[in-house]
Amino acid sequence: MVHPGHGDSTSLGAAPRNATIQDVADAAGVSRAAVSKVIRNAYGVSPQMRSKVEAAIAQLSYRPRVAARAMRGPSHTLGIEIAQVSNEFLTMIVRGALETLVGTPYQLVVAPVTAPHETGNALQSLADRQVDGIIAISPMVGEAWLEALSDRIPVVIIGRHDVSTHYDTVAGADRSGTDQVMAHLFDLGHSRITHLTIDNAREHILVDDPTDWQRSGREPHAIRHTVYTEQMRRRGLEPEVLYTGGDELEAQSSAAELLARREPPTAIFAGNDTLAMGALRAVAEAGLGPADVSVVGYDDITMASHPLVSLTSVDQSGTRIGAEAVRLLLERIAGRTESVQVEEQVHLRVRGSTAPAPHRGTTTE
Amino acid sequence: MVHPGHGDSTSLGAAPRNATIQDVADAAGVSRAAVSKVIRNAYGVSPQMRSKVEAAIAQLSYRPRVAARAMRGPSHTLGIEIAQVSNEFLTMIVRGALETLVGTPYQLVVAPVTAPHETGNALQSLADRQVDGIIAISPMVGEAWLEALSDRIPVVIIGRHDVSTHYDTVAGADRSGTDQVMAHLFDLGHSRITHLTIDNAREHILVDDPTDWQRSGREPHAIRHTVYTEQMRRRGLEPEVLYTGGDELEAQSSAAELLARREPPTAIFAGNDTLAMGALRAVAEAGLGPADVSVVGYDDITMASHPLVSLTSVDQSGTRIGAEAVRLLLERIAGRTESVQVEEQVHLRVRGSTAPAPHRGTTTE
DNA sequence: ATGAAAGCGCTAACAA
DNA sequence: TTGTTAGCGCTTTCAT
Repeated sequence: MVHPGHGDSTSLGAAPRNATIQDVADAAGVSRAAVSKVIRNAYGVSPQMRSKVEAAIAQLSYRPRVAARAMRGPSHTLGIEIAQVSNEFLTMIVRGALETLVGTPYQLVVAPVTAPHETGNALQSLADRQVDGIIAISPMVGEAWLEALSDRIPVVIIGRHDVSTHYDTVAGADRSGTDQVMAHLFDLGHSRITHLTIDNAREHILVDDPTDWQRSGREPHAIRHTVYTEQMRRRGLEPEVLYTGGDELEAQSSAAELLARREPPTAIFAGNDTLAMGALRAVAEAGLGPADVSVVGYDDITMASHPLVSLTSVDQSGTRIGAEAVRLLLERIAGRTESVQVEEQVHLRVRGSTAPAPHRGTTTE
Repeated sequence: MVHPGHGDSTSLGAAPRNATIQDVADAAGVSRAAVSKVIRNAYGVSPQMRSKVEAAIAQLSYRPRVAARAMRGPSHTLGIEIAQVSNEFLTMIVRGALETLVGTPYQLVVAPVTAPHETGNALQSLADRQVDGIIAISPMVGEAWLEALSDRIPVVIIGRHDVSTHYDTVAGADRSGTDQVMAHLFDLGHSRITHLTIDNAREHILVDDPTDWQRSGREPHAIRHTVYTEQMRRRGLEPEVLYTGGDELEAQSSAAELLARREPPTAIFAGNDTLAMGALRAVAEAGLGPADVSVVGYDDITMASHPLVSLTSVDQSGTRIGAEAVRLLLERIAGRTESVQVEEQVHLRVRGSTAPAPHRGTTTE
């Protein structure tokens, strides 16, 4: 009658280990299977059985162990890989994901990436955890790698514009966003425009094989970079790109150095808002303002709309993107097999950080 | 020889399920135990055994299932409960925790709390997940509840100044911080100072029993509120508290309404920086500046130091607090049994958002 | 409608 | 040093 291994623990006042399904079954005088059915709301339980069991559950304050359940079926855990926890846009994505998960039985485990080449490890550790699905934010691994991963487990990639039959993608319209930025700056009369972008934009993709290089153009910062260059050339202007770390303070010092040059730009187009905020720091501390150098960001984080900051930026709602990613993942888990690509519209929010290009050479001095 | 249930799957080209420890054992021609020892770096494996097994592991690209391991021992998962994902200070704590976990086998699952009374559920869902430890950020549950939880699983509470024998705490010196704020404002000549704090500061603790009310004074916002009131009374001034939602935009509209009153305050002491940023929005949009109304925040989030914002705030490093919490948790897991309370020093960072109180009644009109 | 029993993949005694 | 075996707590056929 007694489950083997449970012995007669009545003897010593042993540490009252958490109740198991067997304990509940014993207390209610039914089988484990019966209890299992009750807690899963499965078909085929009589009302009296149900109430007996529920009483025992309450009395023992029994809680099913998630790990044990995960051995048979889903772990009810989703994983999210995130490169830079200090980037507000990225945390907005996480927030959107978290909010969408409220009310579902799913929880989210966060796998931060310390260095680009560690991305694979982060994703792998999520896979080891038997998560039911993975959200990867602009992961810096090759497509073949992702294909292999998504072959075993549902994956949605945020940011990259890949077209895979295995995984889904959610991305902002980076070409359009960048076009809007450049058009705006050109309208304002700027011609000396520097693009401030993150250091590893060039090596954003960890290649599996050399041909993979060609695909690197699908990473958001790479696209913004490319479109910026195209637009400049189209106007007969010389593109100028400044690489920096992904951190606000690093961006600040890069920008400060830029402004100290003999012929500083009249506008800075930052690859994301974190970099833009850093650029804004540099501008302010150089005693300059929008009339001297315009700054445009990308992402439209919360701070961009703050009246004291008023950063012109491309709005791509991080929370919406995160929410969408979760939705796609849940669909996949529910059985969808065809892959889907979502491209979110983006809009330039014009604010006070951009102004007409200063006249040049009008006055002597 | 063959493990029961594994049958002779050589027949059909069945979906190549992930390799198990048994598959590795078979491939290497050794026992499961041997493989287990190898992957755990346990004592007692000969070099040739090790290399044979490792070859098989590589060949099958075998990965141990975390869930299966968690059934016997630790899950190598830590949980963190967080009330407001949109509050940058709170996400800094998460970041600090994440960073400290790098290089350890632990991962973090995030349990967001949607409403104060849902806190218990969030914590419970972490416990169900068999996490090895829980970090709770100013959880709004009674002490008895926490005691019960920490009785079964290591817990460290961030923010609250409880003294428990069961769980550890990490908190900033809220009395000291608030004292510094008030002294600064008094020094500047302010007397009409409004305290802007979050709505549920009053009901921050979900009481188990009525006497628990007395303990609510241990929650950070409650302490700041209390000290503010004490300080005002000590100077013979009438405290004025304005309650608002925890969100920046809600704080903005509350502050806007405050500024529209007949006799608006000359200074606003916000309970945290998110509220302060909202207040700053209201001030700026009313066409006012520090000369009209000073704003002080609490937490010193990244934005506070931005030259365009320049918010005077109490510095309590979120990342350091998060890191400390993880450290304590890991210690507990490693065996420590006595509880420890850490109180972090805090420092007021005086910046441009505070200025001398405007003269009053000097000029008519 | 209910229960018996066989696993899920892994670890940890205990033998050999 | 290596292998055997008994579970960990739960779900799930398959009988009854």
